[in-house]
Amino acid sequence: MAIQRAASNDLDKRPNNTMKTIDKALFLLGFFSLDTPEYRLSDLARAANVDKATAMRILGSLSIGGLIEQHPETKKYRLGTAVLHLARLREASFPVVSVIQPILDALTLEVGESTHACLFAGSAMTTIAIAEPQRPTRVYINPAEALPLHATASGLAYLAHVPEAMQKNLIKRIDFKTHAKGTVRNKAELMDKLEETRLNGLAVSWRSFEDEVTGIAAPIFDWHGKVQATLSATCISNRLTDKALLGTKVAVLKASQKATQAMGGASPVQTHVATREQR
Amino acid sequence: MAIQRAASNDLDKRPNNTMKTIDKALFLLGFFSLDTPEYRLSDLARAANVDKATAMRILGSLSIGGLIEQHPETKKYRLGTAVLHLARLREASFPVVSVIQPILDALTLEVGESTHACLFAGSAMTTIAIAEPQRPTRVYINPAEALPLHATASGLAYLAHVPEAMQKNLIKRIDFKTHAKGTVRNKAELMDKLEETRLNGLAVSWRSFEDEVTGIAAPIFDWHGKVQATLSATCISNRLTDKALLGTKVAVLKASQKATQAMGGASPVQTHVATREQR
DNA sequence: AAACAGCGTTGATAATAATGAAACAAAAGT
DNA sequence: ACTTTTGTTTCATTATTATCAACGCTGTTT
Repeated sequence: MAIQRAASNDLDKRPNNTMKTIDKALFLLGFFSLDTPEYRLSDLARAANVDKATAMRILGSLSIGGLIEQHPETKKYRLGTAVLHLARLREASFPVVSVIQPILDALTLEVGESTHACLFAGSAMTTIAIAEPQRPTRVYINPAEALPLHATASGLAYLAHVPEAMQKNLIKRIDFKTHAKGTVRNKAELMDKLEETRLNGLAVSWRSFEDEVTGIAAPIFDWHGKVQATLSATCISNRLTDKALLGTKVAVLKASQKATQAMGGASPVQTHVATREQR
Repeated sequence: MAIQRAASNDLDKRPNNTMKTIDKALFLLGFFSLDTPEYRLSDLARAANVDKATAMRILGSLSIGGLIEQHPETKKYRLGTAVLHLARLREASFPVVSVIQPILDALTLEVGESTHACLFAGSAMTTIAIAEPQRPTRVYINPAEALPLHATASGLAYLAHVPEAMQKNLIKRIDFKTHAKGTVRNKAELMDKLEETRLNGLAVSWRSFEDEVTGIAAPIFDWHGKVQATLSATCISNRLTDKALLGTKVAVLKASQKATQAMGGASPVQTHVATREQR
């Protein structure tokens, strides 16, 4: 016993303080996405690689809780109305969106480009707030599109500041799909980018997700200095002069700091060098 | 203390096609509310009558899933950002709020009073959308306030159309607190009100939640003919002439039918008697 | 028509996970 | 200073869940 504990158990990750059944339920929940907003039982079971019967019982419980609901004719499952309630509750008691929105508005006004804020969800970034400038030409941000970690400034900004263990885990699962000319192609390139992002305090993705777009993103931290969200400006690349770029960077950085502060949080402190010294 | 807990809620139901662990997790989730948006471990465990250790493991799993999060200094738990993501997803793939909102807007324009839509959540109705008229005097609807079932038109409209078994269950737990002069005081009164609501197809609560306010609410049904939401107008009582009342009733009823239809749903059909008998 | 293939659902048992009392250090109150 | 309470871990016992095959369906193919 003592030997096991000392020797081999470091490698086994044994978070004994969770419940596997609940983990599995949340795992299934994670399969609902924009591309696949509803599932038949068998399809979901197959996708998640769990037994049909198990999946059904899990979904049964989630249904009772209202987190998902089932169309009685097609038998398909989808997210339920309870999530609307929960989100409303969360936003009423600890506003995030409504705190960030005015910051985005101000930023957009200042830099004259579309801006948005993202949360990390599952394996990609999802937009939670958007502001658009009045200019006739501007980048349209699809509010529901999932933004891949490796191909967007938001993703890089997030990934660069995430705890090391989780970072490794996430990177392992990146598909490195090429979205545009400037998309990062492999892990080595990505690591360089992340290092650069950490040094600069913000990520610049030049034509990496869409060809005409340059994204400039900075992390938003919570009380603990953990990345909680990102804030970014998406600019039309060919009107971004060096001077404009610099100005935008500064503005984005300032806005992200304001957001960090507004979210109730401690300041990022020195993220530049020592991101690891947290314990 | 009272024996309340002995009749330990819905947890002792035994439908074999659910998972008790997940039920318990969702049960805990339900304790987060506007009044108590965050909990310390022991407090939540006590409130839910669950062992500390169990509560901790459940919360651990929910935290990993992002449904809740923990402030590392105060150790308090609260709803997490994942709910924001899920709500966004649900709304993007199956819009409810954005479908109902224009209906509310039109209704408000027509009747000149504040209107709102509610979902049932836990033990009360919660608002998911609001429209306010331009008039200088109007009812202010607190978007985050929970509306008790017995004291609001929305609650009555919901309760009147809910399946009988659930109705009994819900009524059993009503506290019959008096909120205003017209609040329903006991079960007998309530049953009368519900019968009347079913007959009329809508609920009218005259000064039952706040003294100057009359609420007029109608149910919104889903594909199955199940109540999913309610839609109501909250009027300033003393400017509600008989004629205005009638007009508002008709308008609310029409709007609720439009909402039912717009939500993708089958028509209400005859759930009990005929819904057409309103005058 | 009949056989087939896939679906959602159910039940029984082996395998696993959850439970709760006790014990602990560290905070928080007094 | 002391007492109480909190979050956390451990461990033997108990209860829950995974699994697999089988069922009744519906729609499709032979």
